[in-house]
Amino acid sequence: MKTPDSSSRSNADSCAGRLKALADETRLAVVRHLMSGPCHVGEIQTALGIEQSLLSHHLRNLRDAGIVEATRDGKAVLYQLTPTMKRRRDGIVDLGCCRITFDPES
Amino acid sequence: MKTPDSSSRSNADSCAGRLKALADETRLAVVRHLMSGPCHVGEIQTALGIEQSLLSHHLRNLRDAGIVEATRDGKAVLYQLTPTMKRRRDGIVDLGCCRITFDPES
DNA sequence: CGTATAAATGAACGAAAATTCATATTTGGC
DNA sequence: GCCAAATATGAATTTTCGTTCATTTATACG
Repeated sequence: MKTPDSSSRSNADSCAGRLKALADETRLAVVRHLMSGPCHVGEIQTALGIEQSLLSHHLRNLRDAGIVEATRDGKAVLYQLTPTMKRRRDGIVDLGCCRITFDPES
Repeated sequence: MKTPDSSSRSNADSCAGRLKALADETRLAVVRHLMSGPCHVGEIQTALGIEQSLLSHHLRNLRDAGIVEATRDGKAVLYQLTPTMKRRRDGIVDLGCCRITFDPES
């Protein structure tokens, strides 16, 4: 069994590495979606209109970066922003190395 | 002659695109270096200990993303953060779509 | 002018990341 | 136990990105 929580593989340690996780249209959309609260995968999927498997890969990417975390909820899985980023409010995301304040509209 | 200032090609328009420009060890170092003031290419080069051509490519990337801009100064070229990001202070970088507050130490 | 210095460019290549597809895992209900 | 729903995983492929190298442009100076 690997490291049970997050940050197992990939580049979650450097600031550039964590930014890389956000530097993607899809993943950024996921994060911004989760900023309004926890969400099931299915909801995210229909919200973004993206293929199931692709979304799953992106979610793993975000998990590996320590940006989101998943918990089972019945046969669904609930995603939310990591406790590290709990300091978020009003669209502020805390990456540990830097804080990103998103403007209201994209 | 292409568009003279910045944002000619590449992904300078989307937030993810601009984040992508920052999501690189080298380019992030350049930006953080420029946050303390305008700088010649040569200085940046010796500061980062990186090959000339490689730095130049990264600088073009940052230029295309609208994050830095260049002005000639004799045979050297002076780089600085874009006016868009002028609202920066104390390590705050304004990407237009979001603001990034860097922690003092990396 | 010729030359040296500073920086930019373009092509080529390898490495990493994104996407797709097929398959596996987990869970709840019958 | 078996089936369907929800999500994850892995391999294969394509796309994008970073790096190197060789060459070019721009400027100053003698």
